[in-house]
Amino acid sequence: MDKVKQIIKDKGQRFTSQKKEILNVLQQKPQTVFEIYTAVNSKKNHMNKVTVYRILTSFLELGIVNKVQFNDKEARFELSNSGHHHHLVCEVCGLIEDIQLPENIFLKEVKNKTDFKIKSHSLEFFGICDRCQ
Amino acid sequence: MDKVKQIIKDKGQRFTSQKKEILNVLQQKPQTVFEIYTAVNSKKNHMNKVTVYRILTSFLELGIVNKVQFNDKEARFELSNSGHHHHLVCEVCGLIEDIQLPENIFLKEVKNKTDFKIKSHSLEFFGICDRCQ
DNA sequence: AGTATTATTGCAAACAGATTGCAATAAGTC
DNA sequence: GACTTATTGCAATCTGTTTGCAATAATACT
Ligand SMILES: [Mn+2]
Ligand SMILES: [Mn+2]
Ligand SMILES: [Zn+2]
Ligand SMILES: [Zn+2]
Repeated sequence: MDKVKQIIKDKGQRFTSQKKEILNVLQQKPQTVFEIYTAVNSKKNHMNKVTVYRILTSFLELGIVNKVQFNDKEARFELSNSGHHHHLVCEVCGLIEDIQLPENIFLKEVKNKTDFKIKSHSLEFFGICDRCQ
Repeated sequence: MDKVKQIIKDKGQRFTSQKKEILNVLQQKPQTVFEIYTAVNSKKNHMNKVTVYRILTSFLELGIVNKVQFNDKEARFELSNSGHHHHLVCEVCGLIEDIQLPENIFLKEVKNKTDFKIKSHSLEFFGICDRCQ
């Protein structure tokens, strides 16, 4: 949290109560704009949806959050402090689990097959979680 | 093409000139709704954008096309006759290349690490193509 | 070929998610 | 506490997608 605050202030931007609230909500799990908006407004204080969009866009530019896109569903935002990883998405209950993989197992394979210079990738799994089976 | 025609007629649906045109356009490469709309309208005959949406939705349900989502960009549609595969996307020129990988190299790894029953996955690579380097 | 049936199309309107302009507000500095 | 200016809230706008409905055209049947 203090680290995030520093990133914000280093850019001459302000650490507002709205930004604090959104950061708190994001601690839980990756969430859509709508979910974040709903969560911050469940409390007494009101926050405009436009503000949620603007803060998330700013966080994205500062590298504080990542945007994750699961197939055709709405994009989700998650704190980027946990580093690069992939996801398992339960198609029944919507649970999202992080997973870390030894990536060279397929990156090596890709290098063999193409001349593309790979910069990044996204790998997401869809299925049914333990509890929903 | 005749195979697609059969799929459509088997469902009691009609093989219209609009569907034919969209199928032709999709032969080239995976495209966004806007691109498809533009392509079919570049010729003399007009096709409404709503029609493009409706036909693509229908093709999706019939399994004639697949929807591919690259990060936060618009979804693209590609003919599904080539089977499951992944993509390399050039961040400079937008070129999309298909790539096939031996999937068990990472599916096995995932099974070891989680109780999720995996049904499907998406794996897309982003980088710079041969020509753009 | 002509007629009947009904899926499909085009057009206008509605909808949903995201963005923008601007005046009022409040975070940070002195 | 006063000053500067990034940020917020609100209304309006924009962009992508969906829906209702009457007109059209693909198919099946005489
Ligand atoms: Mn995650
Ligand atoms: Mn492809
Ligand atoms: Zn589940
Ligand atoms: Zn390229």
